[in-house]
Amino acid sequence: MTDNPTSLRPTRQRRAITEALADAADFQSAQDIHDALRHAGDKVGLATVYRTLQAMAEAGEVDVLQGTGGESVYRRCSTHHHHHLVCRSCGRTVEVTGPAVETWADAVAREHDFAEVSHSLELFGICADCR
Amino acid sequence: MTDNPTSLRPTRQRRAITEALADAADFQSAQDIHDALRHAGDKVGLATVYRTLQAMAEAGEVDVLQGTGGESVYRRCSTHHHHHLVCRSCGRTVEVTGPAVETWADAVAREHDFAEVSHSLELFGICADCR
DNA sequence: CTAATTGCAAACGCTTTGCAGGTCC
DNA sequence: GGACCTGCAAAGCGTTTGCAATTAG
Repeated sequence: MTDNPTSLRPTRQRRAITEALADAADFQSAQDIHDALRHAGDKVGLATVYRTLQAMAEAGEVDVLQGTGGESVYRRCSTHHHHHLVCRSCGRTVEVTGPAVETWADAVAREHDFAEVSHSLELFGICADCR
Repeated sequence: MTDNPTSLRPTRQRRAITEALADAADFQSAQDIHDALRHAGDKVGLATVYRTLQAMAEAGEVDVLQGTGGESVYRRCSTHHHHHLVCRSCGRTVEVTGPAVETWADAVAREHDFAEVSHSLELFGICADCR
């Protein structure tokens, strides 16, 4: 009857995961979150973290990106939107924002009649210290 | 100028992998390439494909992206540079080019004193047919 | 000949899944 | 009470690595 797009029951574990995501300013892997929860005293199974994050991603509550190590990293949607400039040599990371990119992405989406468009963008290079 | 930055010995296997990458217009996973080679009659070990692609990526001969399934996908650098707009629902993919993005990426790189900057960018949304 | 390279199979890290028990409404 | 959720441990998947045999220069 009530069309619940995603039937997510608000359990203690899920609240904890949501909170952990809210605390984190940046992208977090499932295991990062699992660690954080454990550190905070909330005992949540690793599998539950994976399942919950997956569900939240499908529900559109969080954004997902692919980390360089083959893991998925998550952040809550409301987070300040920015991108990363990563040094291929030392791994140093700089946060950058790109109004131009956001605008462009939006335009492209409209042009091709796509809705709910999000994007993932990362820059790689060699930083000054490593040259 | 024709110095070899990385001491890669041009073996039969490596030539085959390079060729397979040249044939492919788009991104290919290591296993895709392994399949293609095998199909073409060139017997190359899977581990060798992984090792070679890794070496080529480090040498800057190919670009690497993280696939959604946690795998790495490769393409030769000389490929016409473009990005993808992917439908989250049906998987339909549109190639898009973004002069604005390229310019912006370049500017950001200079601003932060990074050299040899490359970028990976993908757009996700719901296409018109899936709405 | 010497050092780089290959292939195989075992090892790895991240993620998913089966199942028995617990929880929410 | 019934459906959903959780935890554990085992399985799955893509990738990496150790080691002996092979190949290029």
